[in-house]
Amino acid sequence: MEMSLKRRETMHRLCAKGLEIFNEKGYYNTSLDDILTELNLSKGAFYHHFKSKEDYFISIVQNLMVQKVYALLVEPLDTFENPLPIIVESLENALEPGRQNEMAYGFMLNDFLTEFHKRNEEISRYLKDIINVWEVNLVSVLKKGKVDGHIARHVDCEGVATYIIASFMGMRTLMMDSSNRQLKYQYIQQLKQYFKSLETERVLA
Amino acid sequence: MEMSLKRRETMHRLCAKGLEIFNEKGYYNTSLDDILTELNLSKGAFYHHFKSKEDYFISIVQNLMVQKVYALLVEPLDTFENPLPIIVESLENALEPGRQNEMAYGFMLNDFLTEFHKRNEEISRYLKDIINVWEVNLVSVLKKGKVDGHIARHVDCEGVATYIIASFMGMRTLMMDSSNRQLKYQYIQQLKQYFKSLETERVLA
DNA sequence: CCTTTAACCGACCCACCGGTCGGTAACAGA
DNA sequence: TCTGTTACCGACCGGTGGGTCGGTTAAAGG
Repeated sequence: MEMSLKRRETMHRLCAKGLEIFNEKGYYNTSLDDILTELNLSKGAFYHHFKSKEDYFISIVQNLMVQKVYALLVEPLDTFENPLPIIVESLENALEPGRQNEMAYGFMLNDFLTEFHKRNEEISRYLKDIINVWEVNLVSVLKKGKVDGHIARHVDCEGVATYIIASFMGMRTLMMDSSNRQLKYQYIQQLKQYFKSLETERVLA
Repeated sequence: MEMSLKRRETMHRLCAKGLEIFNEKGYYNTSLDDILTELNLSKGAFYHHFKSKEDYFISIVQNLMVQKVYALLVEPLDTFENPLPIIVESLENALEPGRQNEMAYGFMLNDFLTEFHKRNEEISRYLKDIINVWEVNLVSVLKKGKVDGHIARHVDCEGVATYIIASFMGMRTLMMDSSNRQLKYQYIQQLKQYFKSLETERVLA
């Protein structure tokens, strides 16, 4: 039962454009026709491929968002160096607009999580799963950093991961409008400041 | 042109219940009838007091949200002590559920800001104003702390304020469901850790 | 070719919701 | 007691948007 090429292509076009517009205007504020018009497709075409708007969005989450978050925030962590600068770099990079896509994939998570919170339990779960994957990987790389002597022994890795994620998510709310250059700089600076307090103390000569 | 007592009372009942339900289910996901049914009021009554749903929400923001945020996050800062523990305490307190009201007023801001972002410019502005007041007060108390010798001279107060607000906001996204006890604890611990790195270095004996 | 099935079209349905409007009840002041 | 005003009622309107369905086109397979 191979999916035909045509089918795959149309579904992918729908998902890609859907992510773009949902990200711009929000899920509930975007009608299917908003998306279909831009693709010159009809309601009929849509419901031939997806069984509902919800099903459609879940496809987007699983096919596009997961990969993007993974590529931007999880894979960069896979290194043997000191994890703290690596984490800073990955966050800095994730905040950079228009890198190859012009969407801030880390931010979307915050927006969508808030939007679906208490409105759609199922979609919320899928989104939370993504955060969980990120968190687990952060914790693991932090623990490795502890073993390798980059991070002080007293540090609570789970707590640090939570704090990193929270501050990153929260930046979205603040960066919503304009002047994001300054905000991003402030954020990265303070993050580094915070990370300094997690480092193993320099041994006195 | 005094507003009659009856009028004030009904308007206040509407605002209070509105805040409660909007906070629970979101603005766009709550119909006026959802609120009116609970108060045994009619559409007619509503439009006798407010000119639109938007106008109504703005009333809620200005009459209720502003005060609450002020009381929870701004007023506690007004002290002559070391500001850092004061800030921690205010955030800890703001995260405490069911203190006298069972709504986390700090959190609402994050939710509503996200919800109105790109959907209603005017309401977004009112909400951002609240954040701004908070930020300005944070910066001011941090600067005072610097003068008083509690905070190291190299610290960028604006950056710190941004970082505090971001992490606080972001906690909402993570605390959405269950297990908030643990998360709150982790957050406060890491915040303290971060603050330690802002303190004036202990003078060597 | 002819048949079958996948891809797609778009008119239509209906529930929901913000907002309107012509009323009624109650109360205050004269 | 009469009158005007304030508070409130609830049927109704109209736009919106998810989802349906009876089609048509086009490609694939025999």
